[in-house]
Amino acid sequence: MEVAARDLPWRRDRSPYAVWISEVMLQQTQVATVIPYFERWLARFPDVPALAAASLDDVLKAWEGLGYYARARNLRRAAQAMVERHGGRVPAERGALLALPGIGRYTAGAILSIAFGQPEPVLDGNVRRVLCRIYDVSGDPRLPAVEERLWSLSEAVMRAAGEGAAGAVNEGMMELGALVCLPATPDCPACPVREECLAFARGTVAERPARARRPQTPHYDVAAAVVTREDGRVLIARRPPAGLLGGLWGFPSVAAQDGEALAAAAARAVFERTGMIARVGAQIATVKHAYTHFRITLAAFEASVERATFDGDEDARWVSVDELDAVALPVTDRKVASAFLSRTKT
DNA sequence: GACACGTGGAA
DNA sequence: TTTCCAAGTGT
Repeated sequence: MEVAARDLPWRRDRSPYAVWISEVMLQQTQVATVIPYFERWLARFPDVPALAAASLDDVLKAWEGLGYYARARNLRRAAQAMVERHGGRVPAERGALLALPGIGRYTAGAILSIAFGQPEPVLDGNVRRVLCRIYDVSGDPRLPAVEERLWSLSEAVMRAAGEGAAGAVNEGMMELGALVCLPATPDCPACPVREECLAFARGTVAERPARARRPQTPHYDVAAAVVTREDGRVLIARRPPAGLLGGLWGFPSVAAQDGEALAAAAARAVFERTGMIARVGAQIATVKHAYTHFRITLAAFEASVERATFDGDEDARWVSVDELDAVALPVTDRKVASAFLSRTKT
């Protein structure tokens, strides 16, 4: 099989650390999106000890906008574990890798094959699609039994390739899926394994892999308050350490209850977080956003303090405009901040 | 085993 | 506009 390999930043540095970081960033994320994050990350956290010593806020800031933030939290925790248990290096044993947070079967196989040359298989979205087509696998690849079969097939490909080509075999399969064996528009005439492809021979390429339709996601109306103090600082709060957007900062917000006015919900968000009574003013932004499992329309209001004070605590504080720029915010809150700043400037 | 977990780009 | 997805993992 011969597919021209793209020149990507993580292919210039095959150190285990760089391979690990790139593989985690690429989970469920497109190559073009990852490239600038990867280059900034390697400059900011050049090795395992540097990442292990970094603050959670710094790590999340470097990840801001990439999504699935548990990946960033786990990267930092795994680096700390590598310092404690593996001499500050990425371990080269499958069991040790799988014991690290954020490293599953795919990522362990990728690190072992690409960085350490071990004949370990991988199964990602690309390889799944390529194998479903080459072997004309008709079952839904999300079913555990089918997925297990695909892992076996990936392992068989690795075994057939022989010694010394582990990383190239896995990257080749992924590259084939990313460039030629595309989901909706596969370029079969250009495919180097067309002659061995069962789905091509049987005319079932378009039906492989089997796909399940996604149920409609619910929609919620969310209200947020940008509370400003007399000194010009604004109130932000840190989200709980795990779960959706865990550890990121943001403006106090809450889902509007049935029949509740958005401005009232914004005031309620401030009260529930700080005990302050907010004077809610004009709406300064409307942000529509689609998460994986639901959609929101976020209404952001400017607000000031009507009654009671709040000096801040561990997870909520008054920040200057510069500090607001320096904390990690979800995309929605970053848009609200942008609207707030452009409004203040005029 | 099902579901939670982000975002941006393409069709 | 809507839908699907892109180098998955954790619970």
